[in-house]
Amino acid sequence: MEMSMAKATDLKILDSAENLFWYHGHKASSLDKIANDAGQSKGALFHYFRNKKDITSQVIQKYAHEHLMGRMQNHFAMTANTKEALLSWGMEFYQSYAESGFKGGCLLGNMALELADTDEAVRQEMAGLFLEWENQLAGYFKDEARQGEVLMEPRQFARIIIATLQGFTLTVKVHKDKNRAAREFQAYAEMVERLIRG
Amino acid sequence: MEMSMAKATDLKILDSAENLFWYHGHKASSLDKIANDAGQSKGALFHYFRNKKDITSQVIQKYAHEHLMGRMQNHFAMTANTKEALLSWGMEFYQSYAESGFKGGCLLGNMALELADTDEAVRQEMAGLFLEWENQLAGYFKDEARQGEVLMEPRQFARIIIATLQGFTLTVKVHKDKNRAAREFQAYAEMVERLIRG
DNA sequence: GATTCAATACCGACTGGTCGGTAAATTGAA
DNA sequence: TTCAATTTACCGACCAGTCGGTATTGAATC
Repeated sequence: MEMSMAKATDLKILDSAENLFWYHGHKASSLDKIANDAGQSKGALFHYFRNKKDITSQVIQKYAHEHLMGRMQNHFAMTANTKEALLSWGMEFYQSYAESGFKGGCLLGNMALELADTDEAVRQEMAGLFLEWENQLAGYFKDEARQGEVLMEPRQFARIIIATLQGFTLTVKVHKDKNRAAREFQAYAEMVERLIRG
Repeated sequence: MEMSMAKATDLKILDSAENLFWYHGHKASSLDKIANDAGQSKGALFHYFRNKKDITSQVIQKYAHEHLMGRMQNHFAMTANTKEALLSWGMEFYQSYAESGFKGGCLLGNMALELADTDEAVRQEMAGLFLEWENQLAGYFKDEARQGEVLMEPRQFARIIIATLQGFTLTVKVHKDKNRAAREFQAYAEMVERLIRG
């Protein structure tokens, strides 16, 4: 047995990049700052990564699988009730968002708006991740073992859920008001309520 | 009678800035490029505007009132049927989006994600515009002269409409696929269908 | 002593913004 | 009506600073 091993240099850099991208955007996060915040030098950064795009790609992959699909999976594994899962998932998202003072939001959504029109390679990668997310969510809705019948075609409903989550994340970020955010979460809940039977 | 007067310099600059912000983002649009695309010099730009924030503020005001509230108003003025108005409005949005190759999207949404966390003054201005938009939309839903009963509290439904529009704009921008976009618009339509009676 | 890891110095392109100055339009009084 | 006085409109070189990326060098490990 060892003591918790110090995090490897490349992982420190990825973490630093993830946080900077998340809270300050892609263009606003310079490589100097990424290296600095990780406690590493620029030379170390370019030793482990080819360029900024390389870092960008690894960050969005990690984020999408950990924060988006991973967390979602947790809530759907916790209960067989579809409605319940959607609400507790949304609730967790809302709460951690509130704790950060409604800063950051969804890294993938942020990067999508910032880069989709200017970097075709990143756009395709993000499109793949969004599709993967949608597939996984639609899978839950198709699962007949689950309770709560979705009143729409599963894939269409998955698109609605993802779009409204992204949309509310955006509006909440603009208003940065706790009471208002709670009401917006409630609107999401009411919508889910009306689109699932049982 | 005169021939159409040449557009004033400051308006040319604002138009150029709007297009650049819309399609390439705020940070990516340098003042040099804004002036250049307007066919004006940087000196002229600083003659009419104090700084980049000044331009930014005027652009988002113009965009929000013309493109968001103005267009919406057109569709609600065209028909007394709430459901119909929401669908034709969404349809127009989808079509003009498709014509641009799903680039740009909603300038206000883009700027919101890019700037809300880093520029408090701009954030407040955008929050005001989003609120104005929501108020106007909720006003239609409250109007008992209109046909089609909204199954939720008017303001909550307005929030859902705005959030889903923003959300779909984002996902469509990432996928840039015409067939997919049509299906996403259809999902929006189905949702509206289920949240309005009659 | 070769390879890997990491620190630093540096490069050219670009950023928002300033500044000295010129050209054109507007005013006002003779 | 003219012509000087003043304001407005506009130009483009320039500044200090930042950007992504490279080249060079030093240290650790096998």
